[in-house]
Amino acid sequence: MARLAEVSTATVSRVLSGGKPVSPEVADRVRVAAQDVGYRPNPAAQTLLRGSSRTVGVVVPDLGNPYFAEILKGVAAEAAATDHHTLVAGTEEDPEQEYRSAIELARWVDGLLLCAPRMSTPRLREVAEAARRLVLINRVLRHSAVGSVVVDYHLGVRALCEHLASLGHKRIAYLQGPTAAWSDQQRQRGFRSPEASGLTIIRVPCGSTLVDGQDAVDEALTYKPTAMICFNDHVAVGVLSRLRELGLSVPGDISVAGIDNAPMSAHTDPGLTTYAVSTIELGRQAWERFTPRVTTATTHVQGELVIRASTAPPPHRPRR
Amino acid sequence: MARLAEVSTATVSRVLSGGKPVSPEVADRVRVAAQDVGYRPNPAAQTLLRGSSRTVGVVVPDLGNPYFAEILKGVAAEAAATDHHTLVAGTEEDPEQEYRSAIELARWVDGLLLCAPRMSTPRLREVAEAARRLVLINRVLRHSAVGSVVVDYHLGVRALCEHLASLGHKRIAYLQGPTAAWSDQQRQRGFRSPEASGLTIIRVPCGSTLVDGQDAVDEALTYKPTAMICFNDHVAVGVLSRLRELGLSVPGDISVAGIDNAPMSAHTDPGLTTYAVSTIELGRQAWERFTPRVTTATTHVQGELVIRASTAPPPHRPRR
DNA sequence: GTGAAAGCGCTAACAA
DNA sequence: TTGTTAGCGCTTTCAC
Repeated sequence: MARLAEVSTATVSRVLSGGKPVSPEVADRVRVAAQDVGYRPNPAAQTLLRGSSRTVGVVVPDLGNPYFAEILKGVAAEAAATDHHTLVAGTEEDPEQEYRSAIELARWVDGLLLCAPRMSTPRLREVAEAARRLVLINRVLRHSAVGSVVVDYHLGVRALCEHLASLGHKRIAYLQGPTAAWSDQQRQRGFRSPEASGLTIIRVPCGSTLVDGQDAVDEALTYKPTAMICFNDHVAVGVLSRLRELGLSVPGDISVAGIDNAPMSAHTDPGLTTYAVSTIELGRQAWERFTPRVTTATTHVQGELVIRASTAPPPHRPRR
Repeated sequence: MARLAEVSTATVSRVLSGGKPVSPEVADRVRVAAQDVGYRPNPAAQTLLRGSSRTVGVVVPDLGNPYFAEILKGVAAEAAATDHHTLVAGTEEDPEQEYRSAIELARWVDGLLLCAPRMSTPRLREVAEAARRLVLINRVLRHSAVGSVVVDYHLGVRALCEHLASLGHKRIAYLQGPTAAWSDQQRQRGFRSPEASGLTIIRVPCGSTLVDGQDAVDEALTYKPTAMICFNDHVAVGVLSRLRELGLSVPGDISVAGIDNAPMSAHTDPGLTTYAVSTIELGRQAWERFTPRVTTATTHVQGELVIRASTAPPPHRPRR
């Protein structure tokens, strides 16, 4: 290729990287030759030399989950816009894989975007040490320089509680997320103030998937709540589905609320009341933390209450 | 690191790559030192030397779309299982970006998995030339050695038509996918035989998203179909949503069917009749085409008809 | 404005 | 079994 254009490899490099002093005629000759041969520099060699792969890594629990898929989409789009690539790993909701994938990717990428709700804190510190740059999603690593982007889920939960309380609900079941998930703990925080105000919250073990929601409904109903708040919209859709099977009407017999505002939540029947979080914004914010030296350790992303048809006043029940 | 263990770099390499003749004591010394320093070989250097990055690239129109998200999930999981990484790019449904991303990633990866419904055939050939290995999803490149994994959408469409015909439907609207999308053409093929048998198919321009579905309903209704087949389940959910707004009952007033069996389709109200395609299987098949030298050019993935509550006999209408 | 040469970090080939 | 050396493909000095 260099000999095709009758120049040295150095000159080829100068032309192709641009902004270097090269005579126009030579530059043209090189470009033509490159076009002819379809020459493109070897990225591994460039990376080795520059010490940067212009690549960002994204590690999430489940690539198939729309929530994470959209975060990924946001990040990949931002990355591509600044000529960066995106390396991904799904960890199958497994703390061991969260660690392995993160450590593995860390060596490749310039920066790592990590959503690892289950990884232990010590291991998280290891990852922080291994990665050139690290941004955490929905998790905070205290006493460290690691930045985070977190959704204020406690505000969301509180807003949902207030909404339900204002409708007259007194007994609310909370269908919990995966145990030990950092963001479930955030949600739990949001119940403090409503509980202090007299609301009864019944915590029911559940999970993060649609099927988890379906399966948790029957137990939740044994506590006779008049409303359910679900770990996320995924779960809520499962709940709606199971309630329909049971012949219960939503919101006539029971109110249901989700969290996240998944794309489908506006289109369930009834439409789902939820705490809307912009995942695209989340991804964008996470990306931004890479580029400049952002000062604040944690970026808080706020959502907003979206009231649809799945919540209404509780049914009148005969008093004894 | 090498001097910490008091050995040469070559020995370090031998220990860490394994399967090389090294004395146990030295091996231990190296491993301890590596552990201490947290040493991991530079992947760019390894790639440069080996000529392989152990990385697969995945290019899809929309990373946020559950259909592609699940394909990605399948591929990433298979890749990780054999110690490969996954590089992704979303192309925002733009043919130009499909090309640029593919060409760009091709240089990085050992193999490229490409879902580019809109890219022109000549450009596709360019990509085929640039990539070490290439597998196409839902597209075929004729007169080439490029392998494909395609869903037999024409069979799906035919099955849906037969199902609807057996219920008594005569006029069916098809809400088309993106113009020039290869897989929409496949679906169109599926109407040939039903049309020959006397079914009337009305083609309505639509698209691939939920919102496209919502927007296309009103026009579709002007043709007075008794059933609608949608480009995919996404569209179908939008259709259900709009029909509900209009006060039309499904399947009482009109039947609706989708294609793909998205995760949510079992949980809409009514449940969506659809042609179920296993995206995980799609991803897995695509991955398999990389490893051995598969003989057949094209792998066909078949789906199956899933009948739920959204399809039923057409309403009785007064004859004049 | 251009070429020659060094070297990024690693591993395979060759020596010892 | 281990160390020394060359070279993967590129970019960046340093000469000219």
